[in-house]
Amino acid sequence: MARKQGSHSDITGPRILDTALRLIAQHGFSAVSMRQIASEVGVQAGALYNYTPDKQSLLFDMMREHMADLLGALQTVDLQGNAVSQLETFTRFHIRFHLPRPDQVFVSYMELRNLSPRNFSVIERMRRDYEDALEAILRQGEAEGVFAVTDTRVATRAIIAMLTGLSHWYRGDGRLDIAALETIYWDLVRKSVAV
Amino acid sequence: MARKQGSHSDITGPRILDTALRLIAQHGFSAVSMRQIASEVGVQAGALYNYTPDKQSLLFDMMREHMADLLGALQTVDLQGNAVSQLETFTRFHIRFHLPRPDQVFVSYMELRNLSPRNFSVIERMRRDYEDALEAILRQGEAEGVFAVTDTRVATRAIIAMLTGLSHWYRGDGRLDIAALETIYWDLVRKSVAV
DNA sequence: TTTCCAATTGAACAATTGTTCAGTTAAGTG
DNA sequence: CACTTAACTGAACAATTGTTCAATTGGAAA
Repeated sequence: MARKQGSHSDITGPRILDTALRLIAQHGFSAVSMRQIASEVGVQAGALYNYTPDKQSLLFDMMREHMADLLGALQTVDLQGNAVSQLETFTRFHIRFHLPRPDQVFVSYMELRNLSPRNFSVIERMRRDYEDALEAILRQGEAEGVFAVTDTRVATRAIIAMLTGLSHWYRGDGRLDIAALETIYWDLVRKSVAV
Repeated sequence: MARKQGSHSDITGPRILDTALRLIAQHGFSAVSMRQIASEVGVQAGALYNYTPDKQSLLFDMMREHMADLLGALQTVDLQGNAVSQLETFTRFHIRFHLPRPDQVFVSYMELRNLSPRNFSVIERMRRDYEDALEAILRQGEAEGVFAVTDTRVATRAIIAMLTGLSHWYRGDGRLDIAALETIYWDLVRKSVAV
């Protein structure tokens, strides 16, 4: 047997990335084998290499895609107006973007050390770009006199850590829905940097 | 060759745990082999099994030890007085305890999914105990009327995520020392839950 | 229907994995 | 000193790892 009925790269390609993402989020990059991924996709391990040059690229591709999606989505939100409303927009955007993507968030956080140095620096740069967007808001708020933080860079990371932490324990069937969580976190963020 | 000069379980035992901790923090549990650990300790792989029944126990032991240290240290701090000063004590304690232990923090966060279900529930319970200590402070502050949080449980996790996030990027040679960071974070935490 | 290429198999590769254990040597005890 | 036990070696085990590739088959275009 060789080519299977109904097989098509437009189907198999995305399925490989999806399956790899789910398995790596669940067990970790090194704990997941190419054969395990192939098995869940329904092909032999060798078939994966029509879609990725190696396992490392598989990890890198999903992390880069996630970060590109994040930065792209951030571009589309309207960050106008005063610093307070910008910070609210950013906070709600972060939660709304991350909560439906628990696996991507998990992998992008936990598997950084499994990236090759070259790939790591690419992802790190994208993360840095995202942080800079928030930092710009905080700086503007300080200029406006509506925010008071001792150290803008530290506050930036603190807020992002707080917001991303939500993704690590949120489950869709919990007692609080996304809208409620947005409000709770916005309340915490808003006050944390207030004058 | 068999037993080596100067060999002693009081030395080799801790060295195995230390080495395993460092390597696992660096590369991840599944990416580190027993032979790699043994090699850095300076023994053969078989010798590790005089100190641990298997690789899983190695991971579990270091995580349990870390959490036990954390809960033990928390017991020793004086959490008296009003809620605000208790929260400050907790915040500074958390930073002061975690910053000098980056590897333990990293492993205890990243490797939860590599614990067996039985071991996971043990660690999870200890984490829960730690969270409960902070939650109690927040509840007391609400009773005193000095804190205002929409949801105490969520605020607890948000604060811990924010504080632990610091451990993920802090490097001893940075521009800010521990005392400065304590102050910055205490400022953020204090305001985030303020009325 | 014939032709061509895209998609996949299945076997093979050398290297590495966690773990066990009989054998060997050093440390400690009397 | 003799003796016991603690500590470790080194080889072995079967299983699994990422990756390659000639062979094979289905889908699509002519």
